[in-house]
Amino acid sequence: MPLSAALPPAFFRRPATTVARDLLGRDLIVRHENQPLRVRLTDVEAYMQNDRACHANNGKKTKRNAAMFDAGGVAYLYFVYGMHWVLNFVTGDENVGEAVMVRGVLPLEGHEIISSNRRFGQKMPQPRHEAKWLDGPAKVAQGLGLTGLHNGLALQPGSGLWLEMGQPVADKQVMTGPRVGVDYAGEDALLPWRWRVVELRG
DNA sequence: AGCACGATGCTCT
DNA sequence: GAGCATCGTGCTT
Repeated sequence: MPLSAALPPAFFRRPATTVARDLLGRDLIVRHENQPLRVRLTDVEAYMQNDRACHANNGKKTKRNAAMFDAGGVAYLYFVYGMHWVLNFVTGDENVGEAVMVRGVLPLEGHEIISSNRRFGQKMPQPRHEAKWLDGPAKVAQGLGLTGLHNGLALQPGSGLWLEMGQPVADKQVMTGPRVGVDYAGEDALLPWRWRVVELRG
C-alpha cells in the first residue's frame, strides 16, 4: 500500500481504544480551499461504549451524538463551552457509539493557513515551536478550519478530510494516562485512555 | 510555571 | 436551569 493511500474504513471499524493507539503518528489531511493542510496526530483519547465520559454512553442517540452511531470512518464534531469545536473519528461498527477525540497534532504542511486560522497576533503570540500551535482539541479544530459543517463526513479524499499512513510510532515513544476534563465520569475518569507521543527534544 | 477564572451557547433533564 | 471531552488572560510564586 503506497504511503499516500487513505486509511480505509476497516482501519476505523475496531474498538476506539485500539484505533486511538494506532492513530498516533498518522497524518490527517484537510482540503482547505483547495490547499492541503497536513498534520501528524500526537495526542488522542478513546471514548467507549458503557463509558460514562462518552457522549453516546447508554447507547442513547441524540441530535448531537448521532454521527457516533454511524459505522467507523466518519468525523464527529461537537461544540463545547459556548465557543469551541472538537474533532473526533467514529470507530467500531454501526450503532456502537465509540470515537477517538483528537487532542493534539503537529503541523506538517499548510503552516500559513493554519497560523491564520489560529489568529496569532499581539494578544496571542505565535509559539516558536510548531508543536504548540495545535496542542489542544479546540485548537486543532480551529487551526484546521473544522466546524459542525464537517460533522458526519466520511473520512476519505472525496470529502476533503481523510487520514494517511504517516509514520507509525513505537511503544517507547508513547505515554498513556487518564483523559482530560472528565471528572464527572466517576471511576471511568481514571481509565488510561489517553495516548500521546512523547516529545523528543534535543 | 502554575493556578484561578471568565467567556459563551448548545445540549439535555 | 445546570453543566460541559476548553482556551487565554492575568495574577502569584
